[in-house]
This record gives sequence, C-alpha cells and structure tokens, in this order.
Amino acid sequence: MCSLFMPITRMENYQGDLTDILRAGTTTANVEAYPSDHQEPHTDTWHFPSDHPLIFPSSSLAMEEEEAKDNFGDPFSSYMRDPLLNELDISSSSLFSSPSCTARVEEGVTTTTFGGGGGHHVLSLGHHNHQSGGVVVDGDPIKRPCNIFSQMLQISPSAKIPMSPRDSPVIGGAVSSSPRGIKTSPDSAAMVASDMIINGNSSSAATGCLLGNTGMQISSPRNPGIKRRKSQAKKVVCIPAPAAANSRPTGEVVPSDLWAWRKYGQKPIKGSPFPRGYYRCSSSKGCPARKQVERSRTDPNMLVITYTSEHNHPWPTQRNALAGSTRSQPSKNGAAAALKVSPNSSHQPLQKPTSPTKEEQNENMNDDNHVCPTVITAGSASTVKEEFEGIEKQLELDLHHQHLGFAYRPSMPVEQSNQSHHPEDFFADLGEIEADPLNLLFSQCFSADEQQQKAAKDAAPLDPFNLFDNWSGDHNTNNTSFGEAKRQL
DNA sequence: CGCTTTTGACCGGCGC
DNA sequence: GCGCCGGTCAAAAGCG
Repeated sequence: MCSLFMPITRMENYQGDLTDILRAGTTTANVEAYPSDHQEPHTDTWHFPSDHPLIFPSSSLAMEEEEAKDNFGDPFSSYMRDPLLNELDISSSSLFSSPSCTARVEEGVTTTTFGGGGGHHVLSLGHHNHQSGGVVVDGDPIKRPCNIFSQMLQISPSAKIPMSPRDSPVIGGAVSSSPRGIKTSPDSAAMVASDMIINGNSSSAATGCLLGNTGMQISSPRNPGIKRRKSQAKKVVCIPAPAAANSRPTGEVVPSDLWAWRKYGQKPIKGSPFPRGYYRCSSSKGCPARKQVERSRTDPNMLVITYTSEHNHPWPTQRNALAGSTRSQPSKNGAAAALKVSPNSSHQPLQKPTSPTKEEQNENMNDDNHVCPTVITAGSASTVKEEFEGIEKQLELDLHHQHLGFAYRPSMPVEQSNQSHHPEDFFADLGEIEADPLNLLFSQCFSADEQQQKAAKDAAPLDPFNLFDNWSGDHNTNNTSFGEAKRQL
C-alpha cells in the first residue's frame, strides 16, 4: 500500500508533469530486463522497476462540460483518490500475467500517440511472458516489466491537466486526433506491437478491448459514434483478468481495493457471454461511485471495469466488514489446494469445483496464457478476497521497497519456501491489512523481507510520511487525502 | 447484527 | 407506442 503512494504522491507532486513521474520511475527503478518468462518470475534477479502509473490525461478537446465538471476530469486527483486503480494495478500486476504490453493509447476523440521528434515514445505497459515490452523515452529504450504500475493507465474523459509535450516528454509526442477515437493512427499502430488501447467509449471497451488479446486498455466514454445512454462520465479500464483467483460463482473476477464495493446487480449483456456486475461504493453512504465489471467479449482474458462517478469521501481507513463478502468458500479439499497455482496447472475454481461457470471455464481456458505467476500457498482456508488483499500488501511492500531504491524481489510466497515470509505469515498479516490500510503504510512496509527491512531501517531519511505529504495537495477534490489521514493519525 | 452476494423485478432510455 | 436493453432496486440468504 505504502508503495502505491509513491507514484501517487509523485503524481500529486508532479501534477501535470508526467516527466517527473517517469523520471522517478526510471531513476529509482532497476531498469533491468524483465523476465520474459513469467513462469519463473520469482528469482532474485527479478527486479521490479518502479513503473509509475502512467496516466494520460485526456485532451480536453470536445470535452463536454458536464464531463469536464466531473471529477474524472482530473486524472491525477482521480487516481489518487481511487485506490481502485491500485486495485487495477494489482490485478494487472505480476499476479496476472499479461502478455506483451506495448502501449497504445487512445482516448475519446483524441488518439494519443506516443511519439514525437524522431521517434515514438512507446510506453511499455509491461509484459509478462512473451516478448519484452519496452519503454522508449526519447529514444532510450528501457525495458520494463509489466508490473502493476506500468500497466496502469488511466484515462480521464476530461482533462483539467492539459497534456502537452511540455508536460510530459513521455507522452508528449504526437497527439493525433482520430475522428472515431478508436481508430488507431497508422504510425501508432505501426509502432505498437499490440496490446493496449485506451479507447473512446465504454461500449467499445466492453465489447472488446480492441486489440483483443493482450495488454490493458483503458477507455474513456467519449465516442461520438456510440450513443451514451446517460451523459455521464465514465472511465473504462481494461485489465488482464486475474484468472480464477478471485472469481465468484456467477460474478466476475474483481480485484480488491481499498474501497468497499457492494455488488448490487448483475446483468447478462447482449452480445457478450459474460455477465456484467454492478458495484457501488459501500465505503460511505451516499457515495455515487459505481463500477461495472465485465469481461471483454472479445478477449475473456481482459476484464473491463467501468467506473462511474467519483467517491465523495476519503479512502476508508478501515474497510468495511467482510461479513457476507467471503462467499468464496474454500473447497472441501481446502483452500490451500485451491489457492495453489502452479505454472503447469490450471487454476482451479475456488468455488464450484464442479460445473464451472463460464467465467471459470474461460479462466481455465486461458490458463495457458494467463498462468498466475504467483503461487499462493495458503496453509489454511482463506478467502479469495484475502488472497487478493494479501497480494495487495505484498505488492505494496515490494513497491515500497522499490521506492526505497531496492531492487524488486517478489516476495510473494510462490515457491519460495525459503523465504522468511511464510504463507502463514502472509495470511496472518492480512488481518492487519484489513484493520487499517494505513498501518500498512507505517509498519507493514518494512516487514516483508528482513534484509530489505534492515535496509529500510538503514535508509534513515526515509519517512513514510513523506509519501503522503503531497497527498494533501489534492486541491481538486473534497476528499480527504492521505496526508490528512496521516495528520489524523 | 451488519455486512455481503444473489437474483428477479422494475424502471427508464433508446431505436424502430 | 412498443419492445429491447441496460441499470437499479430490494428481498432473501449467507457469512463473520
């Protein structure tokens, strides 16, 4: 968690200046080659470059006023307020392999092409198991892993933060307009191996992450070609579906986040074999935040999450009670078996060991391509939600260490029996996570790896609070920032 | 007890 | 106006 603040904080700090965001990512990162084979990601050489969330504020062109008023208009603040994006990060992190993730970003009417000058700026959104993606910044190719942040893109339907080359050399290249918003520009298409699209409307995103097979796509609602039932700003995010890890009997694979979401409906969507789940924020009464979760109909590997409205409250310092939320019961054979995932074995549905749902079938079907690189070995029954939250924690820890300049060493349990952090510990810690995410920031951050822990201590100047200082600068929202939360502590 | 998910019913927007 | 479709409501039941 804490580590998630790093990019967030930086984004806050560098609001409107993605250059620094990237710079931070490149300076603190171990820009080492990411293992192309996700089946062996857990090595000491498996570093975790500090890819920051890549946020691409959309052009304000043709932005409807109502949308401009929407909080989505500030992707920075929105991101910061929305740990849900962290959720996405997590979901799309190393946990869930995502094939090559060379970036292709489009937004609404505007097709953002990462290019300029002599060459395109290809933002690698990561890769897991195939060819390595790469970040090319000003001609400097930087290999990057497909980690949670590298995959995280957020496109806002409105842009209060203008994107310009000055603002970000990273994405400050060509920003071409596409009349359809989805159509890729030739050059961008040429430069992109595949994979990630931020397209212009939720419908198209839901219909299918355009490039289909890989990567992550984020969409904003704007697409003049497709009707909008309601003129409501939406954010559409496509992420690699986290396999069967968090699947529900009839629902979707929903990564957890710090927000509390309550599912209030599910509908089969015409033209899609997969139902769409409707969630609302239950962290605070009256919170208008909504999200819809469905699988891409063209690529079941992709999970399309559509966010509607914004949270009107700060992050919950304590997640809502889990009562009723753990429908994912361990199988009779035990959750350990269910949670164990080996590269060569298909994900076993955590529920309904028999008669797998469509989702589960798809998940299994996709296992070949999306084998979770993480093996979670739970010594005792544990819910899927816990699994995800534990994963969150782990990633947070890792990211935090990364923030400290440490090489990333995935400390997820997987086949790391020698690791000091045993699965039991792993799950035991979950309670703390549940109790107070902030605790994670101020304590858990230093507990994953002893060596790193020591190093963290040695990094005397490190002040986790610094991570939040910039949060309070979110002047664009009425939400309580973590900086405020910190002060409240 | 308070939370959750599930699920059928209901409502409203949109196209024909 | 009608029907389709997506989004929401609300009751029921389960879980901690």
